[in-house]
Parts: sequence; structure tokens; C-alpha cells
Amino acid sequence: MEPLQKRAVGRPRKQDAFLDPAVIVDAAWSLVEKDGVDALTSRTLAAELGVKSPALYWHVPSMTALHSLMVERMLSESVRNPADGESWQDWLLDVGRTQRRNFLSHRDSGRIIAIAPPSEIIRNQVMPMLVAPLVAAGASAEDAVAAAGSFASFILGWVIYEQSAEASSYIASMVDTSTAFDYGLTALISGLNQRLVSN
Amino acid sequence: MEPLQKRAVGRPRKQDAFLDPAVIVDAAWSLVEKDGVDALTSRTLAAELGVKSPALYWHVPSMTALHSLMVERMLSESVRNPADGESWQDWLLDVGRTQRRNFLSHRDSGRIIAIAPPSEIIRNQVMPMLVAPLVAAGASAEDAVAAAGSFASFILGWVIYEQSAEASSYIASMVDTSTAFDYGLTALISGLNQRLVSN
DNA sequence: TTGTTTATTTATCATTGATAATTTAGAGTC
DNA sequence: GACTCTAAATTATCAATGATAAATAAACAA
Repeated sequence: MEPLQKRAVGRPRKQDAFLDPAVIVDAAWSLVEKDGVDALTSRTLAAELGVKSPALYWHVPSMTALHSLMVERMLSESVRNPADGESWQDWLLDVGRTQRRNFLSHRDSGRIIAIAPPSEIIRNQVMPMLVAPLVAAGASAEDAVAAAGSFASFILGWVIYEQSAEASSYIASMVDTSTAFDYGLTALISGLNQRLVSN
Repeated sequence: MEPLQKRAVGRPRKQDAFLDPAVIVDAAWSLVEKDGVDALTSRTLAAELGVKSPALYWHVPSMTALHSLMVERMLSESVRNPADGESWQDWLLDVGRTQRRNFLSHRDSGRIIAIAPPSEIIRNQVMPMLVAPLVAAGASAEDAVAAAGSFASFILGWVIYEQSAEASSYIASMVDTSTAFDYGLTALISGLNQRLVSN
């Protein structure tokens, strides 16, 4: 008997905007995709939603918190568990490629990750999802965390450079960036493999 | 017959501040080290130098440009050429460790790198200094650029996470961060080595 | 009808990056 | 010394931004 979109009691109208954090996060990404992260302000975002800026603060405590929510939303789409019978090497390679593609499909995502404190969900869901298969493959908890952290670091750093106009045009003038990324990612994974095997 | 500090002709005093980009960059880092990057504003920085904020704009075109200069200054201290007889693996390992230590010794440096467009010096001096020894070791230009980029990306990403209070406390609760960094760095280098050897 | 809660608006602040207009003082010329 | 030129600072000011306070409107409950 619940309505599809549960309408909170007592809400007013004036503009029938119907805000909530998920809607705000979507609008924030679409604004960033259109005009870049520097154009993401409380006012431009509110305008995008047909609302005045203070309305956002009812749903989201601060712009910084919004950045964290944006990262959370993006990351939740780019990690998965290994499939049945999939080796951790193949899985990690695929997750890495997917993650880079996903990050690159969100303009300025590297900069946003860099300024946004990682939310609890990232720490408690995303990281464990990276660590578990390595432990299952025989790594110690310490090694698995080190490996997962290295993996995440490599991708974040890479995307930051790739999304910087200056760095990107410099790199692209010499190599194909996707090929170069694959080169580094496969090197990292094979190095992690070596270390895993050797103890 | 030149005076030690060449005094530009015609400069006034009022406050005898004696600004120039190098002095400003030093003050900027010391301010960031003291109060964090959010406290670095044109006004706080000017105050640190005993000057009013518009004075800075005579020497530096924008805050963004200042960030790039800060990165440039920091990076120039953390790359070196291989010593005689030093293998590229040993060299890269040492440079990586040095770079991480150097970055960590500059509060919020990861975030600053992430928002600062890499200056020409970085592209034309720092990167080539990383690439050359790999080419000398037999890598193709493409592979060397991919490897150097992967190396730089790994370190940048790592430091961003390590400098984030939330990510850092999470990581540190499970592993020793220096050990974990070494784990990833040695894995990356040994993986790069494998790829170099195999073609 | 009356009151309560939720969600918005209008009004307002302090801070920030940046520019314009003004001022000061050293250096060179006479 | 007086005069000018120029480098480098100052004061004054702006528009944009994140954020909060106070006022207000709609849905609901009694």
C-alpha cells in the first residue's frame, strides 16, 4: 500500500522538486560531466534541480559530504566479486580495467576522490570486497590489504593524471593511454602474484 | 660585483618584504605544513609574508599557478638519476621510497598535486628523468613511458590515501603503512622487470 | 480548526580569488 | 638636487561561494 516514491509527510510544494540525497548526487554528477568540477557549487546544483541552494543543506550536510557521496555512488558501480572459477589475477585485471573506465566516464572523478574523505561504505564494503579474494587465494591479511591498497592507489593516481589536460596530452603524445594503463596494471598484478607465490 | 640578493631596480618598500616566487612558494609550504591546505589562501599567505594579498599577484598569476609551483618545488627534490653501476630496479625502488617520504613530509601534498596542473618543468624534466634509465635498460620508449607513468601514479595515489585521515587510520589499523607501501612498490617493480625481460 | 512536522524560501554573512586605481620609493638622467 | 621612469607595493572593491538564520508553506494529526 506504500506509494512507489514514498513522499515524506508534511513536505511543502512551491516548486515541486522532490529532493533526496540520491537525486542530488545524480544531478551533481550530471552537472560535473557537463561543466567540470569547478562548476559544481551549491547554487548551480540547486538551479539544476529547480531549487534554491539552502534547500540542499536540508538533505546533505555540506559540499564535502556531497563529494563523498558522489565517490561512494561511483565506486559502488565498479567493484564486484570474482565469478565462479575466475582466478584472482583475471578478476583483478578486469576490475582494474572496469574501474579505470568507470572513473574516466565521470569527468574530474580523480580530483573529486582526492578531496573527498572516503565514506564508511567505502571502508567497510568496497575495500573488503577487494581484500577477500586475495585472502582466499592464500595471502595473509596484511599482504592482501597492502595489495588491495596498491591496486586502488595505482588506479586513482593514473586517472588523476589521465584526467589532467596537461598530463594527459603529454602522455598521449607518446603512447596510447589505454595500452599504457594495461601495461602498468598487468605488471602490478604479475608482481603481486610473484610475491604471493613466494611466501 | 653583483650584490648577493640582486635587488630589482626601482622597488619600493613600506614593508621590506622582498618577495619573489621562490620565497612565496616556501612560505606557502610552511603555511600548509602548519595549518593544512584549506588554510592556504591569498590572504593568509600574504600575512605570513608580512604583506597584503594583492602583492602576491605581482609575482604569481593565480593561486592555481602557485599550486603548480609548489608541486614543482617538491618534485624537484625527489627525483635523481641512477648512480654508476646502480641497476634500474634498485634505483627505481629507492626513488619511490624517497618520493613517498618526501610527499609525506609535505602535508596535503597529494591533494595539491591532484588539483595542480603539472607544470612544464615536470613534463620536460621530471618525467624524462624517470624514463631515460628504463630506455637505457632496453625498454622501448612506449614501455618506458608506461612504466614511469605507472610508477608515478602508484605513488601519487598511495600518498593521497595515506594523507587522508579516514583512509589512513583505516589502513593503519590493519597494517604498517610503510611496509605495505614497500610491498606494493616492490611488486610493481618486479612486475615491470618481468615485462621488460619478456620482450 | 488548531497545532506540528517537514521542507522549502528569502535574507544575510564571512571568506575567498582577483582586479583596478593609487601610491611609494629606488635608479638613472640631467 | 630636481625630474622622471618604473617596479612593487597599498587601499578599495567585486562577484562568487559555502553556510546559517529566520520566515513560510504544505501536508498531516488531533
